[in-house]
Amino acid sequence: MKKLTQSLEDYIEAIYVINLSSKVIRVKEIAKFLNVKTPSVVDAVGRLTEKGLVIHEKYGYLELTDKGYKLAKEVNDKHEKVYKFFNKVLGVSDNISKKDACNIEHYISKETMDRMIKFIKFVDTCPEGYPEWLKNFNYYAKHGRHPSKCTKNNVSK
Amino acid sequence: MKKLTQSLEDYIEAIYVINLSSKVIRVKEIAKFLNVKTPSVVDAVGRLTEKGLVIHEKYGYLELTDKGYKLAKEVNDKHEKVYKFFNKVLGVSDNISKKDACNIEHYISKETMDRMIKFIKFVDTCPEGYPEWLKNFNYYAKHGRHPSKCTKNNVSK
DNA sequence: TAAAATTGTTAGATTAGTCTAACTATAAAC
DNA sequence: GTTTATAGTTAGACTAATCTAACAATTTTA
Repeated sequence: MKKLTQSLEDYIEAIYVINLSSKVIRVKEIAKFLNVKTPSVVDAVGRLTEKGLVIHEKYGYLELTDKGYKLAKEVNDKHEKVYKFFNKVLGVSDNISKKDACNIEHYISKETMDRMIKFIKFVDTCPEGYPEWLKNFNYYAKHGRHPSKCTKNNVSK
Repeated sequence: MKKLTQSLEDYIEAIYVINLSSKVIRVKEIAKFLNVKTPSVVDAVGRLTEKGLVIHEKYGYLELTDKGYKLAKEVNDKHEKVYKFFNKVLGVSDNISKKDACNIEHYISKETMDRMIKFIKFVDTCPEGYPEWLKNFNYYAKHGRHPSKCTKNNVSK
């Protein structure tokens, strides 16, 4: 199966996300979610239907096929991981992390994704808790210089 | 001035990069660089010319205007930083770092870019040299677990 | 249950980006 | 200095993604 375009990935992810909080999916909700007009949604849904990713009863509800669900989940997982990496590791603000994750999720290769995920896990499972070096990075980002001593494991409190 | 599209950013960056190693820029070289056909280049160059970013003598050479040069350099700098972050910090392979940087450079916001740059600098200027924690991350990425002791600053050799 | 409101669809236009094929200008080689 | 090769351009087609405006189906409500 050919890769989806960025746009179609956005649509299928939107359907997935909407479906998390409501059992019923409508053209209008997708339009609202993605800030587009309904004809654009109808168009996109048509293309997703052709690919066997979505079932759409005319004038009725939409649902993801199994294949569509799987794909949508993959896209959304990527999104979540990139968001988390930007926000929790790099310390980017919530809004911008979301926005950037949303944009770049379509373009990150498996290998890079894999390293990001490992990085997040590396931080989350650090034996010393929130890692000293990450505290140091936040200090560095704020003050433009390393904290006075960082050759020893100096916990400040 | 309106932001360039991804595609136009690629074209203007290509011109900039080609220009680094050769004084003369031709339609054909751009086409080769970006893996597109010459009519696509002509088309794109036309749009860049309209925006006052490029000067193109018909059937002749191309050059960047001052404005074009400035913009192209910004795009390329972003590219370089993202590449370096993926490659040097995350440890992504050379090829994939390049490919991913090339794709996502168009979508990263200033804030995220800023944090990435700071992260690279944080690593590069670490008082202990190549940071212990980054060694630990590489170990973690390879073996799936943290090295046996990392609560002390244990230099292994 | 008929009118009104909401939601969904279709048709047609527009922009961007790409291509192939045909053509034209310039440069190189003889 | 013609011919030939190379490089650049134009025309026309195609795909994807969006929109507005007009229309159709469904649902709500009075």
